[in-house]
This record gives sequence, C-alpha cells and structure tokens, in this order.
Amino acid sequence: MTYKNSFREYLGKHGLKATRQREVILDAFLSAGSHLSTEELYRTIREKNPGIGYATVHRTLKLLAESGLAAQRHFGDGHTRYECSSEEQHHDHLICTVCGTIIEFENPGIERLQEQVAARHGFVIEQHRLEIYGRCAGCLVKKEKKQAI
Amino acid sequence: MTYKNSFREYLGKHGLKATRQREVILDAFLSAGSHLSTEELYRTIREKNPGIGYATVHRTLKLLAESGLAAQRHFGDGHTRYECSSEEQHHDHLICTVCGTIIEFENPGIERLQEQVAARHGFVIEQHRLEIYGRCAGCLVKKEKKQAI
DNA sequence: CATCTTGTTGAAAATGAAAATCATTTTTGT
DNA sequence: ACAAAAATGATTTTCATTTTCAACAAGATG
Repeated sequence: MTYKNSFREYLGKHGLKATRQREVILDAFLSAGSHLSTEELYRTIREKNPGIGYATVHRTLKLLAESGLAAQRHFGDGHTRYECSSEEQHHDHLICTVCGTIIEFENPGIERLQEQVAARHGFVIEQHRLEIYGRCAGCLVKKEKKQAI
Repeated sequence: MTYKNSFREYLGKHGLKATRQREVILDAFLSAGSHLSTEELYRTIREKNPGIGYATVHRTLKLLAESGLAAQRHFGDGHTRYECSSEEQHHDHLICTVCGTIIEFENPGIERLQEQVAARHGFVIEQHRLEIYGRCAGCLVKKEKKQAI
C-alpha cells in the first residue's frame, strides 16, 4: 500500500488528481513483471479494463517515472521500458541476446572505477547506464545440446 | 586508402556494387568527426553533393556498420549515431548532458569486473555498453560563473 | 564496344513509437 | 451539489527510420 500512497502524495503535491485509471495502471505496473513497455502494460490492462486508453497508460507511466516510482530504460529494441525503482538503489543489467531475459545486478567496484574515469576527465556524473549483452546460462546449455545432435 | 579497399572488398564479397555515392558517403564519414547521426552526415554531404538522398546515406551507413567499418551507437537523443570502428578496440563513453560533448574512454578494470559479474550469473558476454552521463569540465565552469553573477 | 543482368538510386510514401490535441468526463474543494 | 481544474481516450501529429518503385548505373558477357 506504500506505493499507492506515495503516488497519491506525489499527485497531491503537484496538483494532480488521483483517478481510477491511474490506480488501475499503478496496480498493473506493480504486479506485472519488470522492464515492460507501454504496449505490453497496455495489453495487460486491456484484458480486465477495456476502457483504458493507450494514451492514459503512456501518460501514467511517464508520471510514475517523474514521481520516482518507475524508472525508464532504453534497451536496444526501440521500446521505452519501465521498471519499479522505488527504494532500490541503482543497478545495471545483464541481457540475454537469445531469450531476452534481463538480470539486474549491482557492483560497487564498477561504480567506483566509473567515478575515477569521470574525475580523470573533469566530469561530474549525473547518471550512468551499463548493459552487458550475452548468452545466459540456460541458453548456453541449449546451444551445447544443439551442437551435440 | 585501406578503408576504401576494405569496403570495396566487402561489397564484392556480398554481390554489391561500388557506386559513386557509396564512395562519397564513405569519404564524408571518414573525414567527419565521430558519433554523427544520419541527419548530420546527410547535411554535410549535401553541401558538396546535393544529388545524394537521405535514404542512400542511411542505407550506406547501415552497410558500413554491417561491414564492420562503422559501429552504431544509441545515446539518449533518439538518433542512431555512427562512429568509425575499424581497428580500434572497444571503448565506452562519457557524455555531457549540457553541451553534448562525447568523450571516449577505455578501462580494463571495469571490463574485468564486468566479466566477473557475468561469470557469477553464468553469462558469456558478447558485447556491452557503458555510458556515463554528467557535466563536463567546461560546463561545470560555466555553471559556477552563472551562479557567481 | 554493345548488351544484358542485377543492384542502386532518390523521391516519395509507409511505418511505428511517442507525444500532442481536443471535446467530453471526472475529481476535488467549497 | 457546484464550479473550476485536471484527466480521459480516440484520434492526430510528429519525427526518425525504413520501404517502395520506376529510372538509372555498374559489372559481366558476347
């Protein structure tokens, strides 16, 4: 319930209104898996709420991102994706190029080295993005089996 | 001249033809600064070659990427960018969110830690992308001046 | 060199995701 | 409940990218 309340709080502070649609979209966003696109969430919501329009899903996801509840991610497929970002700290992604699985990870060592690199160039970091693309354990096994045949 | 030849070689091997336009576009790509978008390269080329169309620039850049001479990059601005990738090894980017300056860097330490992270999750890395966004030295100075006034 | 085949070109149209528009509806404070 | 302000959802617009297609050029062949 904390999520709903913090969204309501954000809405209130910004003179925005708590509507049924926003609640439905927030619920769907929270219960669906992470890293989903507007299109995917829209389709999920449509199943139970045929009245909610694409534009509203799009706007609400942007709102969630602005409020800090969601984080936008851009992977390579041309779709903006959103993940729950609430209290968690920054994390990066391992992405399987075969099955599309996305794994989150954190690595303070990498972050520290990034700071060093930035400092060396006189940069002050605002944010960063690290994506590692490769084959996940499962897909590596499948590949071996395929070759064995 | 090596670049031109290796592009010609690629074209030949794939049953494609070496045309005047492709030569012009390759030349422009090589002599222009790195990290340019199709639009930017198109405009540069137009100055001396008004006859070359946007679609041709776009197709040729894709060809260059396929041939390995260019590498596609996606930063946050919604434009696909291309950089010369020839013999250089992998590198990452520092991007100034104020002036748009892009600085390349390499950091073996970060790469090593990435390998560790991947191994921990059973991944085999194919490629990765690290972008650090922040304010460059120049823009930090400007900001200070602004505040001083 | 002429001819033929095949790939290429450039203008224009199509595509697709994201964002904007606008008449109507809903929420909220009084 | 009422008025003011914001939200909704269907549709349109935007913008980068990609495709289409008729005319053209490159390279092979006779």
